[in-house]
Amino acid sequence: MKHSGEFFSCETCPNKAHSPLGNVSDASLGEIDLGKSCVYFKKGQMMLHEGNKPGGLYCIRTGKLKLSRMGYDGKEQIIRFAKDGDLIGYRSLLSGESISASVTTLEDTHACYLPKTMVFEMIEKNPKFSLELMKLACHELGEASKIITNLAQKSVRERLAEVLLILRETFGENEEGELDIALTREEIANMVGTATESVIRLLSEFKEDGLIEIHGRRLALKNVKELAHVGKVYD
Amino acid sequence: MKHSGEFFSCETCPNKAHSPLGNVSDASLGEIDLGKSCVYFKKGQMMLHEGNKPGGLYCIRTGKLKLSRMGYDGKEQIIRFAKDGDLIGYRSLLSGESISASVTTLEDTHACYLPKTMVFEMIEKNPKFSLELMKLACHELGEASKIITNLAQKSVRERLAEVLLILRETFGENEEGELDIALTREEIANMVGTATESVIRLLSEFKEDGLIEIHGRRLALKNVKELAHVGKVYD
DNA sequence: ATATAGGCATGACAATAGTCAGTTTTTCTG
DNA sequence: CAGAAAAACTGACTATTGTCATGCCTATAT
Repeated sequence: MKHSGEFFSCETCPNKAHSPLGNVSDASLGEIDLGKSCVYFKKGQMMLHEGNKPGGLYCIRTGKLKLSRMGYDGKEQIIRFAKDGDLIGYRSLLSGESISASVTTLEDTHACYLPKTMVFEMIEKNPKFSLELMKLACHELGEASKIITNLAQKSVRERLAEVLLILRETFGENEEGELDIALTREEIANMVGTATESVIRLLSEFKEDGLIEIHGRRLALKNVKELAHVGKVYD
Repeated sequence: MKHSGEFFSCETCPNKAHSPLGNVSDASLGEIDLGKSCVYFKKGQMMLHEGNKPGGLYCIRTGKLKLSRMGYDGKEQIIRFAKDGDLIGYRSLLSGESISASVTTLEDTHACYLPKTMVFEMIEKNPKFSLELMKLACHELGEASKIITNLAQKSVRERLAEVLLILRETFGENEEGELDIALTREEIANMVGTATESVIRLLSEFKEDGLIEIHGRRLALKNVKELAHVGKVYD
């Protein structure tokens, strides 16, 4: 459930250095504190619904999230993930369109909510913030074009290998060397753009080949270099 | 070849109303005229090269272009098209990254080139222009997420039908009811994300079914409604 | 601890899409 | 306009991926 949570100040936010919001002046950070509200979502909750009009944007303090769209036949397509320090909902807010991808928490999440009026005031008054937002949007546009190329040209096997590496990049590994995110096989399939059964079969093959270990829903990448080779990832 | 072309003033640009650049004050338009240069590219020329660093952005006065990336094995993936009034190269300029997609003219093209320093000055001084750029980037990000979902979930047949409709939407039809853009079968395949032979076979099927007519490289859509049905396009 | 629903796994089969080789047609260039 | 080059087309074959059916397993809540 969404809760109006404990108040966290931007000044003391651990993500201050990495987040686009952290890159405004300290005075502005104080202003954000005055206008924002802090919220809490449990795992599995939907923070934003595809098709709705946004009333503001979220800055994630702690948590892991997926952004996904519904395909024409109701099948979920995961577009990307978000984590600590990321901004969520800025796309639709700035373009004035409906929300294009639902946002669902994969783990309990603390976030700060900045209402629309405040965001646009900040854009007016703070060119540095504008530029940060632009940079963010433009960077993600570049990432999207990579994803498009991969989906169009790589095989399912290649895309799966790449997705495993992306998960590692995004969420890192825990002490046991497992990916620090637990997704269902179906969710992995909804990233790769394939059937759940195909993911299951290919993960088994990767295990046979010594590329990964499977501990239930926890996956450990044992040979990153070879996975990159399988996934034809050269960057 | 790229030529330093005849000078065209922004004031009299037929795209003034639709372009993000047209949405700045008239005074600013005069300033753009002072700093920009007008260039001309013949059909088939590459305006921007993937991997390079951009030195500015182009505003298309007249012309038709494709934006494409090279896949890992050298196969081209067409990301999107551009035409009169569109901005080209703003993504890499604003994100500070390398150019992510090459831009090639599909027809002779007149464009205006705005150097980087000028663009950033305009962003500083003109919040309205900033907002327009943000809107543009954010809109395209939404479009990209649609494309991702389609590539991941639709069949080649469905995607081809959709691509034909997108071409109609983007470039319109000539007097004979043909799409006002001549692409090779290979280029169509590089949009759809499939093999050239598959495009050829499916276009023949569409012709058999009375959905299209094929006049060499010129395609005429005869049953848009049914094409939308085949392509599962519901928006 | 145990029930149970959802997730995982596997096999058999079908459908889709890609590859390769060879021919014909169209388009481009001088 | 002719010749060359590129593109379009066709057929046969193969590989990949999806679908459906079925049984087992394991997270999660009571």
